[in-house]
Amino acid sequence: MKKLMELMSEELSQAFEKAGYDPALGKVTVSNRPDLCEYQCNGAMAGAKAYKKAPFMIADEVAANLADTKVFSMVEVVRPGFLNLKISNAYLADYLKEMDQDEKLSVNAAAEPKTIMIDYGGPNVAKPLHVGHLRSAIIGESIKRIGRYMGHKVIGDVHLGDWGLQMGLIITELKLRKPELPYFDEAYDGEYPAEAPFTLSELEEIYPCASGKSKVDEDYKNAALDATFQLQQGRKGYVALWKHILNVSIPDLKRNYEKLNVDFELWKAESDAKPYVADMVQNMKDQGLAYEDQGALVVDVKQEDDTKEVPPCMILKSDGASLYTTTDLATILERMQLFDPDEILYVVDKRQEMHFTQVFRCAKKAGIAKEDTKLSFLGFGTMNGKDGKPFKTRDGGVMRLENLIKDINQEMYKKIVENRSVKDLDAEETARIVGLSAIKYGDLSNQATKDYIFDIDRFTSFEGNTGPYILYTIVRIKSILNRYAEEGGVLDGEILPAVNASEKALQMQLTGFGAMVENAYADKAPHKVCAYIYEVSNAFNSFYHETKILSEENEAQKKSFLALLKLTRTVLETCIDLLGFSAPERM
RNA sequence: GUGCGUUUAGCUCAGCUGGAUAGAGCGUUUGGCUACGGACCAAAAGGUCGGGGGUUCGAAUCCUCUAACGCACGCCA
Repeated sequence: MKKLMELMSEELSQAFEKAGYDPALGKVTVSNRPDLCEYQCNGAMAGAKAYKKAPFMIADEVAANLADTKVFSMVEVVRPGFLNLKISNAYLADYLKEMDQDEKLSVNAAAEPKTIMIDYGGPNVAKPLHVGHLRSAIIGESIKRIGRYMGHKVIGDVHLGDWGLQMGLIITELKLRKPELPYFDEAYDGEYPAEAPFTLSELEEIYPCASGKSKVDEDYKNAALDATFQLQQGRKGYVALWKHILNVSIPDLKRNYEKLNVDFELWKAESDAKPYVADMVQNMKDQGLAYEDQGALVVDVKQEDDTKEVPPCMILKSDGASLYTTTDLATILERMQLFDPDEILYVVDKRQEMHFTQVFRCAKKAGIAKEDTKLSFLGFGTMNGKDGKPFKTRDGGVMRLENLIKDINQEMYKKIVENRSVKDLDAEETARIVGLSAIKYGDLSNQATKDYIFDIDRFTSFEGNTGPYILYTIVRIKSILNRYAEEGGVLDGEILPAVNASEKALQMQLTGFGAMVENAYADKAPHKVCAYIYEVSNAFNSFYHETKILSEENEAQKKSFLALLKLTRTVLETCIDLLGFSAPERM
């Protein structure tokens, strides 16, 4: 279905063409002077030079060709050459009726659905999720949903970090603490215990301990590097330990992601790429791409047009162990073989951009990814505290995601109970729903690529541009619609031409949904969805305030208002679903 | 050092890809509750768009120089 803006532009383009000008000049945009008009076209000014004519003369000719238009109720030429437009109320109402019938609310699903893989997890096993994992999960999930709404096949992969040095560190520390365990005895050839030799909380303590030691103790670090290598070589006891680590960690990770309303189709891990590594490396050698440099195996990836030094992509460390780039490359290979995606998108901290530049170039060069497979990188900024520095707990430690969510929910619970006269047994559940909207909206309303300040007080506020405000608006609409239903009303009316300015403003806002979604997808920019629903919410609340809905005496008019409410609710709920949260029934 | 990014109201952020008087929210000030949910609405004040130069009818937006801050630059992930 065509967008309203396209329809208006077509109308203008015809008028331009009829007057002998380039139809491309007929592009219509939302007015930036709402006091003067609703929409505008600046094509007359853009074309003035090419046609060597005063802009207002061109505009006059175009306006004359629009004398009997059904689309606009006003076409006005204003110096120096603006074409100021107002849309016809009847035309607008008709458009909304059509949009209401459209399954995708005017969004054009992709003609050729693409298979897109999104890598947006990346947590390490053995380490609890912390705030650093929040953005990736939230942004990735939203982009996945937007992509699906656009009709694409989108596959999310958590892609666990389970194959690097962190594994070696844990094994080393464990060996130090419990050397008697059979996992460390190379001569042992019996069955290993089914039970892990550690609990989740022990595991969570072991890693930071080991990581700390390795930074000050050279021998310890070397032991960990060796353990990493041996694990990768398939040493039985270590593999058994590694499995224990996964089994203890993964259920906890799943639980935490579930709390965020984030879910992955694939729970793949770095280690899954292992079977592909040897052949891949051999292949790169055979192609003459990989060569030894300072003991390590590298592939040159610099290009002539580089403005900076791009170091070679390291495939194997000098001790022969694989590293981040190795598994990333092998993972691309695995993904190509299993899913043959059109695009692989990484939603990762922007500080890793160089790494992915290298990996992508290497993957293309070595033919791991096809020429037309899009490898893309969406780097997001850091989540900072109110002081502008990376977000920490009060005592300066890393904030666990679990605790952050708990804090938000508590804050939310407090506010809900405060603002409520009647007791509500669902208050805790409601606090969870609203709390999640606070976190996600707070994050997503900022441009992904920028750093942003995480401010609990601001995000949990019901006022201003926040998740709770959006939910409040939705709940308010639901409440009115429910009351109408309780009174025996049936929602079978159709949207009539607007009767007042605030209603028309709301209607115009709603028509922007399709273009917004397509734009948000193209730019991978969930913040555009946020900006949009905030505007819709404002427009609705303003309309609501000025218009008596249920007490409207004209039955057809009342039903029209209710139909508009219903469409508003649908649009808002669709949008928050794209953002990855939902609205409660009451709050 | 090289490269990338950021800089817009007191604070937090938009700015639809070059258009009219640069927009929101918070905070401040003011007005509106016998309303379908006032957790709302309406209004005011608040800006040399980091700075200089350039491109053109027209620049927060494009080019150039410059400053401050952040980040990345081979065996971590």
